[in-house]
Amino acid sequence: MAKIVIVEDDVFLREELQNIVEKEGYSVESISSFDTPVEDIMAAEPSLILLDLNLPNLSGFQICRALKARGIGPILVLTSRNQLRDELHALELGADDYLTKPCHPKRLIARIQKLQHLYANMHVLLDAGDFQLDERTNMLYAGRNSISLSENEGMIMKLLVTRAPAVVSKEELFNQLWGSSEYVDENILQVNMTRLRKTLGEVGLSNRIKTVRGVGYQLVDGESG
Amino acid sequence: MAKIVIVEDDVFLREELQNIVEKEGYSVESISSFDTPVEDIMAAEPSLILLDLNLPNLSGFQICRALKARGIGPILVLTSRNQLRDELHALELGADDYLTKPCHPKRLIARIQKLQHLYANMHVLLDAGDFQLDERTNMLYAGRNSISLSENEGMIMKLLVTRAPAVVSKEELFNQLWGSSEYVDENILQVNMTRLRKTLGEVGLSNRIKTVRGVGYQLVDGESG
DNA sequence: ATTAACTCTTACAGTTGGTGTAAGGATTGA
DNA sequence: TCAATCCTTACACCAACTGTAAGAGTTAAT
Repeated sequence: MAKIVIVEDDVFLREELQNIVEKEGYSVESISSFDTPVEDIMAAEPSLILLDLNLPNLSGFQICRALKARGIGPILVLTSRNQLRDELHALELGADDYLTKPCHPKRLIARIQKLQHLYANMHVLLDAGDFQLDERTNMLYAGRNSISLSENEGMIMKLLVTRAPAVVSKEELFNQLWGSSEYVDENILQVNMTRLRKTLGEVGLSNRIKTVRGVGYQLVDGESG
Repeated sequence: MAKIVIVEDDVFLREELQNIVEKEGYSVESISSFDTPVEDIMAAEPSLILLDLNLPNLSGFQICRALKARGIGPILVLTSRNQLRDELHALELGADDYLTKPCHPKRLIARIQKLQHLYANMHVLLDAGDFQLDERTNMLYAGRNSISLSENEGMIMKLLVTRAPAVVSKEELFNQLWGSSEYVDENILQVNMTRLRKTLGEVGLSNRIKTVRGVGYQLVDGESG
């Protein structure tokens, strides 16, 4: 049966949720340490994440965004914060549903099943907010535009998207693209970056790759131009 | 922009909804006659349906079920019925989200955008039983094998799969592939069939394309060999 | 069995897109 | 100002896709 990961710092709520969900036949794994929640969630390979918003260290919002950029989901946010702007923010960052505590168990289960069903029929796209990347086919979807990236372009984009907003080192790019960081000619990476930037420009995604001098490259937001 | 169909019998509410949605840039079509709502909705080819539950004649539940059986969606139920069992029932019948009136416009818009985003990323896989074909990317999934078909191969497979178990005429294949049935050299089709058969063999799908002499080609089951 | 219609296979060449190399120009920051 | 770093453009090679050509193989009716 599918595995649900519960991300909730309140022990009592966590166990209550676990009971509800296990009664329905799902296996459950709870995150109890909140030092590296994103890594812990990914390691569990969940088929659904039940996510609280008020957490120690990293907020639920940040976790939400990080998971979606890594193609992890679906995410059901379950929180006591009933402010509309929290809901809007969570949905905007990629949450797939938003429920407020207290929540009737049957409603929770129904929403969980809905999302499971939906995701069974879905592309698993890496979500970067205003565009999405299919890492299997290297298709990039930006609004109503879509374009097929080449292998190199796709691999670079995958690294940029999954690491965002962090900087991806040149060394890692070389490792992933050419199997070694002991490269002879650094220029080939620059050429491929130029080509990728040009391709992105063709679908309206200009100035999205920032160069970090001496280090590597970084995916940045498109709003501020 | 995407077209939203509003199914709501209260004129006042309908116009209010229409304002909210149009302000967001969507085009709107409202169902005002409720004699044949399902047919009317389908005729509008909506990219999303905003559905009330309390309607004359056919109930929202029935409409929901009928649309989902026809592959139409997404459906966002917006109703004043705040009973949990109504929500569970609607979700069970295929509704993709369930909101209760009164609903803040921003919440409604956020949920609409969420569903649009979800549905835009759905796999549309043609299912042939023991293998699937993605007609957008020409990816063919056979068990744990997957392979990328060329344009010609993909088009031929699409025709064979969607028409199966019927025979696809050579004329139709020529029309779809080369834009005309007044072909000069019939051989090119045969060459492409040979190539496709070879490609299918590489993922364990041998002897699946049967030649119907003088007519065309046909996708057949693989079991009997 | 014969034969004409139909189908399959293989080889070849043109086109296209992806990739790496090379060379020189532009930018950055001390 | 100047050296390190980065960007851009042009060129050539390679692989994949496609259509053409030629000949071999198969089918079904006589």
